[in-house]
Amino acid sequence: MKIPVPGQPVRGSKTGQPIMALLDLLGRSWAMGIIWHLYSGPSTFRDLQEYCESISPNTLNTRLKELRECHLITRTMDGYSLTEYGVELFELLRPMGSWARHSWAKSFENDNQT
Amino acid sequence: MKIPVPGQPVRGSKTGQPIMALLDLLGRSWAMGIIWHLYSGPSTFRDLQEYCESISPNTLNTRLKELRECHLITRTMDGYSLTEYGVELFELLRPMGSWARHSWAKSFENDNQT
DNA sequence: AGCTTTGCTATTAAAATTATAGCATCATGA
DNA sequence: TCATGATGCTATAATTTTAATAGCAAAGCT
Repeated sequence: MKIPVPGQPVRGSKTGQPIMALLDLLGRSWAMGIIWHLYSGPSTFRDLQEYCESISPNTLNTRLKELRECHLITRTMDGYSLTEYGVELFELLRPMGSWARHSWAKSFENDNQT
Repeated sequence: MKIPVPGQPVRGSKTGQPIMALLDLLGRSWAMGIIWHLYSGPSTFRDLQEYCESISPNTLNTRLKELRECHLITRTMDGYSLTEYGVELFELLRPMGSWARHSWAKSFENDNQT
């Protein structure tokens, strides 16, 4: 799968608008989950595999490569880890956690209606 | 594809933590793109098809169903439109636009090094 | 030297996505 | 009233992603 880079054609934008490149990148399976997880600290490949219960090593490796080429994660002696950019992005993602829990999840409470 | 609902097992969480359900939902092709686009106003099915250059009607329809069941979009007389929740979510997504443009995209400028 | 952990590759199967054609419904206008 | 066009899809088949599983090479104990 082609790695989405700002300035190059990506899913959703022929001119590669940065936001579209980002949405393309993050809209791949496990991409956001990996970032979410790494915020709590560096992880080895096997740790990530375990965390992402159903990911295959191929997909994990592909995703890690993409995120590395896009400067969001890097390899350290402790394993994979967020870069400065990765942390910035996580901080934009973080509010989604409380919103999901406190606002969005509530909207499902009455779903068993007629 | 199973629709991710908070409280039910989803990709990344057997107990269905809301954030994991949300990341599962948004990590599907075009999901965030659709939300991003609809913020600028309601769109017909065909409009969305055109906007998402390479989406197939099957996928678009699947995605629309998912987003509807998850209360993020709804159908109005003007076409598909964000719900209150959809708007809230967009507002969490929005900062990613300027971050992608002003911060992240810059990180690619020196990529043609050795 | 053996055993374990780690990061991955290889292979195959299943699932998601695309590409394309086209249908049924509705509104408009001649 | 009949054609015309727009709309919201469905059907089908091809292609691409992802998952599932096995296992190997390198490195680090003991």
